[in-house]
Amino acid sequence: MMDKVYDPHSIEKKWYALWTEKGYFTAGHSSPKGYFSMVIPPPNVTGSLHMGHALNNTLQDIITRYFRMCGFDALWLPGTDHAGIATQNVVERELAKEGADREALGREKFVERVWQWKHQSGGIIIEQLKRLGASCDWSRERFTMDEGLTRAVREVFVRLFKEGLIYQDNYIINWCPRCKTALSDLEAEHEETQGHLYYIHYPLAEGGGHLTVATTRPETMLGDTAVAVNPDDPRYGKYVGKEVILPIVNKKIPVIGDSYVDVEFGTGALKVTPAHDLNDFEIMKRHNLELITVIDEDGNMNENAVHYRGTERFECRRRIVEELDSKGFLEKTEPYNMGVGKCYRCKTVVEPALSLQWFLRMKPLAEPAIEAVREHRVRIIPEMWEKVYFEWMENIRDWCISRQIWWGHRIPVWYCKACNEMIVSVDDPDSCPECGGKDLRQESDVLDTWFSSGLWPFTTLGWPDRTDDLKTFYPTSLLITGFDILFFWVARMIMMGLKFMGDVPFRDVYIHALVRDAEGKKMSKSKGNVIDPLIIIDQYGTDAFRFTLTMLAAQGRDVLLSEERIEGCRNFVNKIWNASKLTLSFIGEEKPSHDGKGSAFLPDRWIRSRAQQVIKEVRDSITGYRFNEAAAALYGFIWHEYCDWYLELVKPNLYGKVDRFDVPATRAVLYNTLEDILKLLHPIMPFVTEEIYQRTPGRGWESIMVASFPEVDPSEIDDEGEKMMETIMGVVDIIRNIRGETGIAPNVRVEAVIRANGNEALLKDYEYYIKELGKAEHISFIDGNPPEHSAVGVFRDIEVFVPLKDLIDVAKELGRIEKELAKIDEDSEKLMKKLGNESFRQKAPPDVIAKNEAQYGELIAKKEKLISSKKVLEGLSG
RNA sequence: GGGCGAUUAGCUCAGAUGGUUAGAGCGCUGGUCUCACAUACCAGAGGUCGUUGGUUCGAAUCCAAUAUCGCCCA
Repeated sequence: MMDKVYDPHSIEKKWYALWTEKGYFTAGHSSPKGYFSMVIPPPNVTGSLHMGHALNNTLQDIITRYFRMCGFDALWLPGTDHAGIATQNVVERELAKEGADREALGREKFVERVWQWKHQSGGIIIEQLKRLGASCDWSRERFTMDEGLTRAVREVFVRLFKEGLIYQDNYIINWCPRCKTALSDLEAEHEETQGHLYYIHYPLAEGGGHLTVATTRPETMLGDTAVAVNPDDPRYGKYVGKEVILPIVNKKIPVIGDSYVDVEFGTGALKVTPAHDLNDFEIMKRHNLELITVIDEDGNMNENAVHYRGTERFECRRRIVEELDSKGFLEKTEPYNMGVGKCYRCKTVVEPALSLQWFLRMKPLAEPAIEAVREHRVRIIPEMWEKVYFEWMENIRDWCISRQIWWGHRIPVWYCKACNEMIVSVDDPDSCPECGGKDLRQESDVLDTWFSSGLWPFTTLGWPDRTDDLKTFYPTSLLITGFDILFFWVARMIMMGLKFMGDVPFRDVYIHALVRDAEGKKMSKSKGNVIDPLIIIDQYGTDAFRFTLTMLAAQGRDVLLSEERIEGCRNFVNKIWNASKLTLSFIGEEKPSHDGKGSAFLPDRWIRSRAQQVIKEVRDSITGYRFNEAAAALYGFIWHEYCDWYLELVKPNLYGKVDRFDVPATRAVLYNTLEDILKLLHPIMPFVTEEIYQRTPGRGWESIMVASFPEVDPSEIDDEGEKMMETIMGVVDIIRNIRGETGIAPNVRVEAVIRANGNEALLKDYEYYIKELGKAEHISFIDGNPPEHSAVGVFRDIEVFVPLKDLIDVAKELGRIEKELAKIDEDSEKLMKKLGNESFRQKAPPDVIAKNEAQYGELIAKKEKLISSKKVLEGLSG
């Protein structure tokens, strides 16, 4: 027997284990329907499941389970990302606790230690994904640093290098002084910060006077090698070619003219620090200026910083401002909001610094990738993100791919110590091809983690080998991810896929929003508003949690999660549980032999017809990535149609109160509808649906996850049946409404008098059910005058009177009618206006006109009926 | 500074290609422990769809301007 309340805990592990054991997650290569494939956005090995993952993977699981049930070879390929900087940081912290550091350990030992960490505690998130119910093909799980992927990364590097797309150069990059590595532009997050704009005097070398420059980073002035003005600036044009004296350093630097300088900004005179600012660096190249580095890789001032040598950069800023002030060089200080770049890993302010790094030339790779999206060979959904993609891709800059850390794909470049030859090779060389020297030193830098992630859709399938998986599953069908990694990852995969596979990596990209808290705030540890998915799963069960996320995952909207919402969905799961319990008890021990078609019982026809509509909606919604619509359609159908109406309507038959109808047919309808409900729901709620499915007699598959997804059966679509059912429901609604509004106690049975205007046969046929649902003692049908002292309601042609004898409050009932009449007047007036409009009649499509006319007619008829009832009541009161 | 998005019931949100009497969940109000479910049932209140113009026979939906909020890039 099924419990009164659904308990998720006892069953989730059991079914997941069964699915794994049976190998249901493993994709084959043989379906005549074709394939559906998708790679997971690989979570960091260091990661643990947060709400973003939960949403992302729930959606992926829904679509995978859907296509699998539809009979496709469905591959959802999982794996994790080595997360260079993040993982290195974790292990370094561990070392620190032991009083050690990586320098002392040495590179080789350190990397070994990271691997050890990875084997022991990495990949917790994989276990957590399993608790979410993710039906990933674990037999194909990959890691960005496993052997195959490492070889692929080297292959890619070598090819790009040989084509001249990878080059090494001295350039201004974002340097994180804490992580002690270069970062790409994307990895420096710009943050608006309250700072100051300092106005500093640079005295003219000759003739007295000074130029005033404005800067937000005065400490960099120690590395200034020029002052630039706009040559067209009437204020300063005359100074071009002159010299100024750099305060503190006390040396002459030139004043140069460069049209880059914005006349409007600050004073219109720009201090030029080529070693610590990208734009200044460009100016330097144009004017052949000197280049002086003043900040070292730890973020301290270096030997060029005169008496500030060794001072931390921000401390130096404070002190230099004091010194300038005391010596009269500081004109003024203004508060200023400036964009400051911060390391996306550790939030340290990054320093623009000149450095020798490896770069990937992006323009040639970006062009075909832009085309692919423009021609919709890759569809980005919602479409709005296309614009964002184009915006970035069209202004793309070369990608700094080298990192000065130890954990990652070491750049496959070697240098011969004897002849300085650079060797770029997939396999480790053992001698120099130039001089035969054996003493080779490998490049110490590793690649940006995103470099290997960018190859994920094909390297995970076995590239560079031409594997069966690659042949079957590439291009993948879909990628589901958050917008935060559109540039980091999605764009780069498109570029790399086109470059190395000659085809797009995926046909569709579905971009979902961020999960936020109930107030719309981003969840973060520091705000303390984080909801831990695993705690939610423990509390409410995986299915309720997944359903909540699905229901809230509207395209282009953030997901605002609150426990209240989850509770509501938990109740829905419980509703399904109980409805199934009742349904199964009605069905009995055997699978019905009847097919359920052609039942004479109207609710049977109705629920089957409604089910077809829902099947269509769910299929369309899922394939259109409108997951919330699928969830809403199921919620409404199951709760408000199947439970509230259908189950109530079949009770009299199944409990033997009515024996006019063919019970085996109804049992079959119950069976078929429950099965449809479970299957339709399964992609969203895998566990509870399996648990119930396993309790259904004579089920066709050993697990619901390999059962076939419901298809619309046109023979069960029954518009007439639906219309008739609506009539019955309409009459019941009127009786219930009158009861509710007039405050009749639930246990009091009422009388109902119906003037059916041609619907007698139908209503008489279902009189018993109307009485049951409307709590009516007796129903009579009349043609003539309605009974006195009655409340009235109208549905289409049908008038329903509920005589209330002395209980009726005439004034109250009149008020009720007035209210309804007012509404009718308002609506009918609008319609009349519309229908009276000549242009409407000429230009609107005929079906719209007909529909409006019918509506109008209906309203007028209803109005007349209500007015006549009103008169009767008025006579009574008067 | 450039770009993108949002604004619909008390709250959180649905409303694909313009034609609904504008929906849901939660909350609220009133009534029920009715033999699947009180994690439930029945009934109800609540919105001139941010503002102003425009296109159209017809606009929550399309266009423009404006206000407020949010995000991305510099």
